Amino acid sequence: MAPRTRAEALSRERIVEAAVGLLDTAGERGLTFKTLTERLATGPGAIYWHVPNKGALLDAATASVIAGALAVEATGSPLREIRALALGLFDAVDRHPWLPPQLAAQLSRSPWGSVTPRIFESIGQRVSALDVPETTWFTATSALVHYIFGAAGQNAANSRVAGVDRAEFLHAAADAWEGLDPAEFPFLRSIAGDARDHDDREQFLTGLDLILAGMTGAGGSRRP
Amino acid sequence: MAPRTRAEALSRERIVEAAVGLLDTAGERGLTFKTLTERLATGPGAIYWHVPNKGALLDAATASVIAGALAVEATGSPLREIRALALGLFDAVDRHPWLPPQLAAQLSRSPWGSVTPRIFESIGQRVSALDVPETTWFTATSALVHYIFGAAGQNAANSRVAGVDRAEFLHAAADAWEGLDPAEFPFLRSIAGDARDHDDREQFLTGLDLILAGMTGAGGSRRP
DNA sequence: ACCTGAACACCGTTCAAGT
DNA sequence: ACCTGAACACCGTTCAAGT
Repeated sequence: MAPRTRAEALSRERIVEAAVGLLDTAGERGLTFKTLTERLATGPGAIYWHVPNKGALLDAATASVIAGALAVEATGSPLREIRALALGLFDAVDRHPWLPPQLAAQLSRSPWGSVTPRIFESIGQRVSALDVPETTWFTATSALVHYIFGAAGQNAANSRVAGVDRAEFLHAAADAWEGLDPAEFPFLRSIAGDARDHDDREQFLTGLDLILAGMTGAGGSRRP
Repeated sequence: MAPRTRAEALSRERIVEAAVGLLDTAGERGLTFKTLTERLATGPGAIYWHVPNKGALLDAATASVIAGALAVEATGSPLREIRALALGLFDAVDRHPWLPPQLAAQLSRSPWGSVTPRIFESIGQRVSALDVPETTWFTATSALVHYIFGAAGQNAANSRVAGVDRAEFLHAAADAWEGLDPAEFPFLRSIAGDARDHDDREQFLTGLDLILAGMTGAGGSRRP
């Protein structure tokens, strides 16, 4: 019979799960060994027996969250699946706003760690199923991946400004842009009105389709 | 007569300059108040008199480096200027690889801080000068900005893997991809050969033109 | 106004000791 | 094999005291 201690036995999965929870509710700065050991009712030594260091813990938290968002059902339409993947990642970033900074940091630690290949593979499979020349596969996939996380990160940041909800924030931002120096910031002033009321997911999908249009439509010709 | 102390007088600019230097040579983890005070031959209190905290110092370092990359000469061709801006930012990220993680972190602290508007304004001015409908200006600018920093960050990370030069790293990465499970990673396996010898800047520009093609060419039609 | 430097609270990590 | 918890080195920040 397996030995059962009073509390749930500690495991790598339980630690990662707790880490994700702390990151979600308290942000990157909210995950410390103090908060983690309190939540798991142990000491730091116990955690270090399951996980080599904090960096690896952050990587595992990232991987577990990304893995969930990369699971989409096959529909036979690569274009539709790319949109589903993109929206899934967009929503994952919205639920886990610590994701983009963490991915960027992980990238500079080890460029092709464990998460990046899975993301590229998932998007890239659908890109290669589209009617685009093979020479642009990697470039197109790269453009899509970077747009997805960049735009999703911007959106997640917008919707988490302390104390105000999203609509309120967009209103304030639009007001701020309209108050900018017209000589220095003509562009931001010109789009301030549009920013006041737009749907984030809709805007995100529009940008995605714009990139997809470049791949499938006028694609191929450099320096048009 | 202005009082001149023995050493160069401390100033916000000198502190920011020293911070950029430390970030460039030792990375994000290399910038601490210890290394900073050593380089500037003072104590922490002196720095806190000029700068409110470390976050503001990182923001100032980011702003100073980005400002330099946003200065491009007017050529009359917005398309050419967008390419020049993109390449300038690409090279800035290559010289300052701490930039993308720092921008991502700054974004989640304050979404529209001081740097993001300047980047959006600079790209957006040229986008609005292209022949694209006004409704897509923000979306297109957003796609360009996120692609630029995402791809530049990936490249900078690639070229800084400890101990090996860029060509050596790409070779190793390609080998690793070819060794992946064919059932799970068909895409990465298929592009491994191309990855072995490609020009990073060329690849980056190709991706940029792909997005620009989507804006100027087939642009506008959602769900093609 | 500008700088010094000791002191504080906190953080990631280690490790001898337990079961 | 798995966990405890004290100890260590380090980090950002403060502040009374100096000039």
